[in-house]
Amino acid sequence: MTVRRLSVYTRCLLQLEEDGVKTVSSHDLAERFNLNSAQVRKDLAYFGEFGVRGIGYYVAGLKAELQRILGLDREWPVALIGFGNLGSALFHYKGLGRQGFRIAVIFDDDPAKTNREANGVPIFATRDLAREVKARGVQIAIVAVPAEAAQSVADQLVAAGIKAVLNFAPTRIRLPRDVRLKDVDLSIELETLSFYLAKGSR
Amino acid sequence: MTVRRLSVYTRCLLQLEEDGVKTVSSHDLAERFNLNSAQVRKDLAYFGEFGVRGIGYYVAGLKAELQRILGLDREWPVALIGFGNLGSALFHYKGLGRQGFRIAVIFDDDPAKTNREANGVPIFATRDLAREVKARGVQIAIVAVPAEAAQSVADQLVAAGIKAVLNFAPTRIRLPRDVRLKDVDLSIELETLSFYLAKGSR
DNA sequence: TAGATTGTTAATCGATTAACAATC
DNA sequence: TAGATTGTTAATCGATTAACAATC
Repeated sequence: MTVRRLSVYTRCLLQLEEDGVKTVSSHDLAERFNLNSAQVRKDLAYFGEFGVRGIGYYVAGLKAELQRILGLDREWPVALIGFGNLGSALFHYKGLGRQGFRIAVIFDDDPAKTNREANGVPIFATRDLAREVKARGVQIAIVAVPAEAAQSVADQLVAAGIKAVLNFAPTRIRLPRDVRLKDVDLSIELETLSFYLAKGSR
Repeated sequence: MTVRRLSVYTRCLLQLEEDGVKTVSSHDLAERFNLNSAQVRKDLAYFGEFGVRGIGYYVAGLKAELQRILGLDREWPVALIGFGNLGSALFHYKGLGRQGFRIAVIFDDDPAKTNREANGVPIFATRDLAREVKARGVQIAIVAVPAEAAQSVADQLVAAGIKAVLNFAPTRIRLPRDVRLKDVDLSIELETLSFYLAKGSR
């Protein structure tokens, strides 16, 4: 929960830095996101004393601290599994690269797509997954395969030593407890919206 | 928060019904999702008395109730704005249709894509947005345009009477308070993952 | 010094869980 | 009736907010 907020703060600090703002108070930050200033201070203080009493937080310094905490002070090679519609969309999506996530290798089972490159990124058959993931020291994988294939892909990822999975397949996948899993489920997002619309007309 | 859980329960009930299970207890449901059975009962009781003491919940009946509460007892026409990589991926995504969401109209500004149909769904130029959205009584929109175009699209959607927006553009958009907004931000999802990986090695 | 703002403690609030009478 | 399970109240827990001494 706090981690999500750290991400949001970081993005805001990037913007402030661009705008040439040197310092920012917890009140300023809180206002931007409808949060309480005590909440902001507590979030930040949890990781260390980053502020200066009477002044606030130095934008550049705080940004660097938060990026370090979020692991954004380095580049993360990412494996993309599934290069269909969704996979290509994610691959071309600009948002990812900005914070240091770099798709380093792609896997797909369609022979027409494999053994070539997309913008310099090699595309392999899924059978090569373990070899290529290990060779590149990839720890994060994005799963964008059909639901039927998701669990099998997940098992192979675990066997290859992957430590975190962002899952777009519309199905539950089971992973060992020490592998982080994040599901992106479009239906759930839409259902929260339709709930409120339906409620309005009840 | 509860709404998300209702979605999850509903999906589980669909599965149970397929499997021929007639009744389910709060304990059964709780176990499946690492929740507390009191939590499940409270979530459900909030909307009415759906259970039977000594028995549990009738799967078919509870499913129908939850679908009604979530607004899934009807079809929702959805407008998709942006038919690039991401837009096409979403369009072909099987998950959406299953719960009654149907992409009824697509908008894009590339003349090569407009004034034709994709699987029977018409594609219009964005300038026709208000007209076509109103004609179809569409209340939900999925925004899959580049960040630069997102706010302008959002404004047009509001003007056309849209009541809920699922935003994939990697930027904040501002909407009137009575329009529901849900952001799907890939970077934030990845950052929560890299946070835990970085923490592990700290 | 006076004003501003932090970090942190104590108070509040809301959400989760335990417990149990009601009842199928 | 005995066993099971609900709906709900009371207890617990955790997260948010208010307040303020510390201090720039």
